[in-house]
Amino acid sequence: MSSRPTPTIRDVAKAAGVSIATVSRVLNDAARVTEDTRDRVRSVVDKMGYAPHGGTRAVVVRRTRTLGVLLPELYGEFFSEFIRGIDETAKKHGFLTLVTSARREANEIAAAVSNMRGRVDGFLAVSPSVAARATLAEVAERYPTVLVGAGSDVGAFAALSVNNFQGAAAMMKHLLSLGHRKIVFLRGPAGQVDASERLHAVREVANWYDDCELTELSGEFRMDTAYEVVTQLLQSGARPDAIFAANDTMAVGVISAIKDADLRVPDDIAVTGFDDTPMTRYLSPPLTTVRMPIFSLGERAALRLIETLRGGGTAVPANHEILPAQLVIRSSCGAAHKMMEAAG
Amino acid sequence: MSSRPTPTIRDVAKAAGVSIATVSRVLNDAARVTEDTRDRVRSVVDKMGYAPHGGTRAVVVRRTRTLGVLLPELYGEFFSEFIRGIDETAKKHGFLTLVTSARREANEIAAAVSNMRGRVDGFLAVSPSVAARATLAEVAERYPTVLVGAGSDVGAFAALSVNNFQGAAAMMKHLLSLGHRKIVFLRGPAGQVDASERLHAVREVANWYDDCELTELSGEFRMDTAYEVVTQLLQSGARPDAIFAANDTMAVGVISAIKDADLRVPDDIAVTGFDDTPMTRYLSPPLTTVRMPIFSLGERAALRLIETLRGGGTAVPANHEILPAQLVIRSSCGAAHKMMEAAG
DNA sequence: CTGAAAGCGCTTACAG
DNA sequence: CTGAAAGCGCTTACAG
Repeated sequence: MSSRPTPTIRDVAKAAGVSIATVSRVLNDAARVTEDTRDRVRSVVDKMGYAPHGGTRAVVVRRTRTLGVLLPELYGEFFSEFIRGIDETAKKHGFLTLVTSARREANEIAAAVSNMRGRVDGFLAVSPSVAARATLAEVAERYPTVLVGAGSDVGAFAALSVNNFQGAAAMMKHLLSLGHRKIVFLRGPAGQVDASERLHAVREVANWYDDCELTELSGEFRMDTAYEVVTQLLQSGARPDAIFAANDTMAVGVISAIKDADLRVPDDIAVTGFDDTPMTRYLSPPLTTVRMPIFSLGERAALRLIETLRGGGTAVPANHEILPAQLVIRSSCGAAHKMMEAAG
Repeated sequence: MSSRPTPTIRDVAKAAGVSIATVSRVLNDAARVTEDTRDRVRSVVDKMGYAPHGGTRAVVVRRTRTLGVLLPELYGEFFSEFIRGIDETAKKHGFLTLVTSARREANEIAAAVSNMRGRVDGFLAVSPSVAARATLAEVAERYPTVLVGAGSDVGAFAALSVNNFQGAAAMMKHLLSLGHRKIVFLRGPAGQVDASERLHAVREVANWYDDCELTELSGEFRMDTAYEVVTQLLQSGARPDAIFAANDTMAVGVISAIKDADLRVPDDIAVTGFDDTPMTRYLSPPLTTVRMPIFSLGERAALRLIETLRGGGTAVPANHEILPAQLVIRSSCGAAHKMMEAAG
């Protein structure tokens, strides 16, 4: 369709009868320009639908005004919420967002980063696993970077994460305060940062109680795996007081498995999750879970990066910011039945 | 941190004792280079961690090898699935993905597009509303673009969408074949393309049956709105045979509302949804719905754009590709009870 | 096979 | 206030 090529700054200058320097100036509000010439240039720009070439601009001014986002995977509501937080913040400050989902392997992350060089001013890097941390640390050494969800021992880097430990601990305390003692913890994938932090918290709290009987099962953060694992557990005759799923997705599978075994939630077995995805309050029964401030996570990460970029900084100040997770008590834990108060 | 600035092609050339032209050649496999010099250059590149500046490259070769994605909003699993389809395809072909969520307004879309000029080779534009169609059409006139979900009458543009009409019609026929006659259709937002196509299909099929009693209610595609609307409906004493929610999110709210009114699904009221989001099969009862091939939507859109880009084309061949939606029968519609066969 | 040079589309001192 | 010119970091004919 587009027969005529996109106009360049030279075309605009010619049509407006000025130099390209002047065009550049009115476009960037760079220096004093007569109202007269400015108007003339502006009208030509509008007429031709001229927009400066982003690539060129980046070469000259050495800034791209775009944020590179390195993602491990793109599944579920978690990531769309996270990207939304980033993108809305970026847009507000005149930045664009360049997203790429690198896989877990170090070389793929490196490839993505090198691909993005000259196209982004800095990175928002979500850690897919403890294993990838070293690669991400290298990125952070070379470019302004905020490490997201990289775990507790990120060293001297700018980092941001949600307090998985505190959230999972609060949930365990809550279950114990309700009188549950035989607790099954359905954990996430080994090596995954969030999953392992939640696991550690659960173990620690369980240890405080002599009579707490903790069983750990792996559900891989997947609905179907969770369903199968719990179905098997129940078929084996086990009857725990409560099943704490390390994420909401698994909790859905758990509830389904319990019902299919003709048992009731929470009367026979209490169930809780983690994440507070939008659907959880509409499950039956509504799910007791831990709220992850995912939008804020994206928002804060973007904001910190943008602030150091604005200041011309070469690295984001090393500081590990930890956003609090919040216990959300609904009825799947049995709290409504036993009428206990929330143990934050 | 990064005290020394990122190396440029000049640094590499100097260190390897060759000209920058040669460095460029080995990096791009552009022309015959002695194995000897190639090796020397390669090792310097590795040592310095050199990566060519993407912006500059784009200026010279007039290609960026990146796809621009224009999104209306970023909510829920729908978009992460869609972006995943795009990004995996893009990566496979050596492209990057530049994502931006423009709002609904025409000027915001225009701003995003002009921002992306020189940074992307073409666009994947998701239509947020019938209103935005004109703006998107302008984009498609100037740049290689695939319009996604833009409705049926997109004119002479490259377009891709899911067959909402056929999907919604199949669901209506299915409900009617099960003997349901008093049907409530909980529709989506006015002006939203998917929503209006589903609505039209429902109306048309309902018209074919003299005894079909169709009631339309608006649920705005939201869980909470759906819950409220249905709660009010039931409180008013209405007892429809079935409630067809125009998306799964609303179906969750509907089921919740019915249960809270002490009624059973599907025994008292059948419920169906649309989209087949991952959680639907784990609802109780498992949801009968229509499967949207979202990942494929992203994949196909990316592929078509990449193909024309590869060929050096200036516009994606005008062709409206429509992916089929598929009826997924589970038990929330009452099919399991009445033992009827699926009406595709 | 390899280098010197022109040029991509911009911005920004430097003059005037 | 405005223009001519240098330069950003690369690629690609053009010679040799």
